[in-house]
Amino acid sequence: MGKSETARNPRTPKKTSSAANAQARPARRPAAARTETPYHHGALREALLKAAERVLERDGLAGLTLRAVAREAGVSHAAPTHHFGDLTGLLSELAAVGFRQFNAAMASACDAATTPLERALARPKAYVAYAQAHPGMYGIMFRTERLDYSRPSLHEAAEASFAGLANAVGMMRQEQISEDALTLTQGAAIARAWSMVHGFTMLLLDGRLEDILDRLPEGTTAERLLEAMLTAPITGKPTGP
Amino acid sequence: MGKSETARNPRTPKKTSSAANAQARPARRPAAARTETPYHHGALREALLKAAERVLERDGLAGLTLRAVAREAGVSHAAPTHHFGDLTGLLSELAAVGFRQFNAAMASACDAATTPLERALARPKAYVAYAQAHPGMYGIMFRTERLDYSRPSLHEAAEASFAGLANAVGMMRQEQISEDALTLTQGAAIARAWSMVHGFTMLLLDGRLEDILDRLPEGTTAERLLEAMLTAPITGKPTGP
DNA sequence: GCGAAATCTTTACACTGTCAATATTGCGTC
DNA sequence: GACGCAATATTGACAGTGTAAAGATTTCGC
Repeated sequence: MGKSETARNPRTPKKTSSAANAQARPARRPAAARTETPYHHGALREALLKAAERVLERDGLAGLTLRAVAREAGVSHAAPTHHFGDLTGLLSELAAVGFRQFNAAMASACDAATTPLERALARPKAYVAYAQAHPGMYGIMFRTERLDYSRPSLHEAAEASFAGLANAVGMMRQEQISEDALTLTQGAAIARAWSMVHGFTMLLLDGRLEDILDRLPEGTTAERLLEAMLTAPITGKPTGP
Repeated sequence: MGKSETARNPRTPKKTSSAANAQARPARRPAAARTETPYHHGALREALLKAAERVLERDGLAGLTLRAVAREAGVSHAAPTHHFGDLTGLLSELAAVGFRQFNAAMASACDAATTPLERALARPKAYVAYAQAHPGMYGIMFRTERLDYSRPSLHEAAEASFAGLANAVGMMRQEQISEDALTLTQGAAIARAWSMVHGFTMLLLDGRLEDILDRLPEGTTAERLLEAMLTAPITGKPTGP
């Protein structure tokens, strides 16, 4: 292993709008067919990531294979390997895309909030909403074991996600969260916020909250349950199960 | 990798003491030849589940394949299919075993608790402890998508797990939790407890709490963080990220 | 005892990831 | 301009997987 990922630079000829994924590559026709489907794709890496996203949404996590992505992008089955090294590489880069989408969604939700209550609930709601809108992507990000966090793009995107969370908790507690040291109380607050929302999301996606939702008053949505979970008065006793 | 698949010679083998890895060959059927490895295993289903558990602990979730389990049990590669239908079937039955182990661990932890504080923290701690002691099994139960909850054994075991949780939350709140109806507050309490511990466990197993733990005072363990997370004073504001 | 059903093996096939060996092209350097 | 090399993409191969079908062997109901 250790095939250092080639830093592929965008020399992209003209890219045009044929980036709309030219399917139906009619096999090799080298000299003549230069107008379409050149031997060198030009922006295959990005095309593969987009193809992977489509496959993921269409066929789920189980259908997301290197060869399926290659088929979707209309290239040979071994083409992805050259750009991502192996399946872990592809999944990791795709997870990085997901984290960036996720971070953008969180930021935009925060900006839209006005009242204090809204501001407090905006991020959790956006968190769950993203996962529900992109369950496959969320699965790549948080369910898969095959992620390589030593890849810079993934490490960065995930780190940014964590930083946003820690920062939001700090805001909530109206105190500065240091970069390199935390009190136990601060760490507990961050862990609680993250665990709660992440756990809720996973249980929800796995259908394990159906038992609860079905027993709740008619028409109670998952979002309403989330709200209640985050805002309900605390008994003063430990809240463990 | 060089393992030639047909290592198992045709029947009537003289090697009676193949007890190397197949010591659990009871040959409970009082047939004539009990010393030889009989064509019919006799208790292959249970043997396969135990083999699966060994494979899972040894090679992780990625190594848990139908054929690997068959090899571990010393039978042909298609034998598991007959007992479990397909891979989903095997994983589901194994998850059921896990849920039963899990329920037993939780119950025993509850019994051992004496003081109110201990009683409040016993279940969460046992929850995390089980996951740390059996990460593979926990992954089967909560990470895999391929589970068939229509299988009675799995449905029952998982249901018992949920009932135990709901019951514990009811105890904590000193109120009766009805079987078929919940108030929003009750549902929120259950969802909060479960989400928090489940989310914490997944983040911990995935190494995503390392960032927090590293920034905490020297020598703070995950268990200590869990305690703090569950018992820390509430600010009165919503606790979302 | 005997046929039927259950159990296990063998065989086969379509997939998969990954490697090695090509073919094709782009680009820097004469 | 042409040449050479590296990047890019294809082809082919191989071991491993799940799963289905057909055959072999044993147990069970009658």
